Amino acid sequence: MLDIQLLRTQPEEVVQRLATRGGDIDFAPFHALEAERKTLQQRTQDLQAQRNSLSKQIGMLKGKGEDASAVMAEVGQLGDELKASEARLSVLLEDINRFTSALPNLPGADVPVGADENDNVEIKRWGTMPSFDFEVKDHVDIGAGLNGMDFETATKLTGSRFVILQGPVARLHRALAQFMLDTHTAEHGYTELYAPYMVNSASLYGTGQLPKFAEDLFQIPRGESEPYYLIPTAEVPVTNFVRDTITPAEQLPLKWVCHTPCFRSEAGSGGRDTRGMIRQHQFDKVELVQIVTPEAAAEAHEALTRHAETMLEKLGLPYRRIVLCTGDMGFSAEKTYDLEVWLPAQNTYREISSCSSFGSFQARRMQARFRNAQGKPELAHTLNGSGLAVGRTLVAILENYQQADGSVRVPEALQSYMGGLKVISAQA
RNA sequence: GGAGAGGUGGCAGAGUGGUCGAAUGUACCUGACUCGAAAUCAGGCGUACUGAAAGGUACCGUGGGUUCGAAUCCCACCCUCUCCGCCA
Repeated sequence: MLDIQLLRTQPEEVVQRLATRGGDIDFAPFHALEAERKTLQQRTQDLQAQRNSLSKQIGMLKGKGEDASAVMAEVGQLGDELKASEARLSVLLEDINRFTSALPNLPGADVPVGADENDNVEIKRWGTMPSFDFEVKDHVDIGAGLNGMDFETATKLTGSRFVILQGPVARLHRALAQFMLDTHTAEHGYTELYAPYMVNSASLYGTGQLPKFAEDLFQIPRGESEPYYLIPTAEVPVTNFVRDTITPAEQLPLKWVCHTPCFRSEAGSGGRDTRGMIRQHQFDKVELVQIVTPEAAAEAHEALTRHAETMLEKLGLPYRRIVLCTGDMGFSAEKTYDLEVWLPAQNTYREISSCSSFGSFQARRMQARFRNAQGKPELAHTLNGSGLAVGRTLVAILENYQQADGSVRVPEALQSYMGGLKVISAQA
């Protein structure tokens, strides 16, 4: 959520900066609501003040055993107008809140302006693309050849966009998550977290998935009670750790790493990436989250992105880093780096990590604060990034480390997690 | 799932219709005392909105209701704790 003060005092600037994200936002209704709110709020509070002071008088008179009927008659006359003002005001405030909570974050000043992914800017490339003297297979064929990847059975069990991994391939998947968790805790200073895979709507509101993106979520009905939702990313439970809390400044930065499955309905992506593990309803991800002071946020974003990149480097997977342009960024983000891993079978780079800084956008929704040097509560800044998406990393390893006979070499960093196994072959 | 108790300021804990945004204790901050500290004493010490300021308004789990007036009464919901049952 944007600072409503900013909307009131510098509406033109807000409109201009939001326009760079594409899609016009009509601010006329907001200004109309605000104008009415201002006078009505004043009037309402004025009436409330009158009522309070007259009621106090009644209390004093009655306390002394005197007759209060004259004052009671007077306060009774306020009743109707007060009730009407209060009711109208609460409708107004709700409308204003609905409007503001649907506004995306302001893009950072250093974010390239652009319309869509074609305007994203490549920042760096790392690694050497593997060259093959045989026909390159994609991860679906490699996985099938290894008897390690089965989409048909998963579809029978549940439906499309699910997978079963088996044998050494399943183990490789597990090894990746372990390796990532170990590296981030031991070398990058993160604290490991185990967190709920279902959350309530308040948590989803806090990180910005609700109210706008409900159709991307799987919902768990609970009869009369509010539904729960399967998490679309560990960002939700982990960031909401600090919802409605004031963290002592000396405890910042908070750095958490959390491995969870993620569940996305992929509504609206019908027909895209239907083959293979690239786009599933369920996938594992190791997520990095930081809660920091505003001064530390920019540097933390660079560091967090490096933490994610380090995983790709340790695994020997070629990648590039791009900065998303204003039109391609997510709703809550102020600035986003995507890491894209090289996939030989597709002859292209594919997103494997997204590292974003959110400014105070999420913190304002969550009321996540810290006590600043003046001892006053101040909104924290939040950041997160994948470090990495486990399923896609598995895909990248299968494709980049494939050999002519259909076997796949195990990257050195993972061998100790695989019981010393150096090559996954069909017979294994 | 059954029965009971309870949700108040950083923490503890009073407050069952009226000068209550809220006693008291504790923690914290400032000052005095001290060479310094402890102890003691005095003062301060929630959040948000609004206002130049004085001040005003809202907030006692959440949402409704009753009333001139609600932390206090009524209804619904959420959560916590205790006991019983069940269970990985």
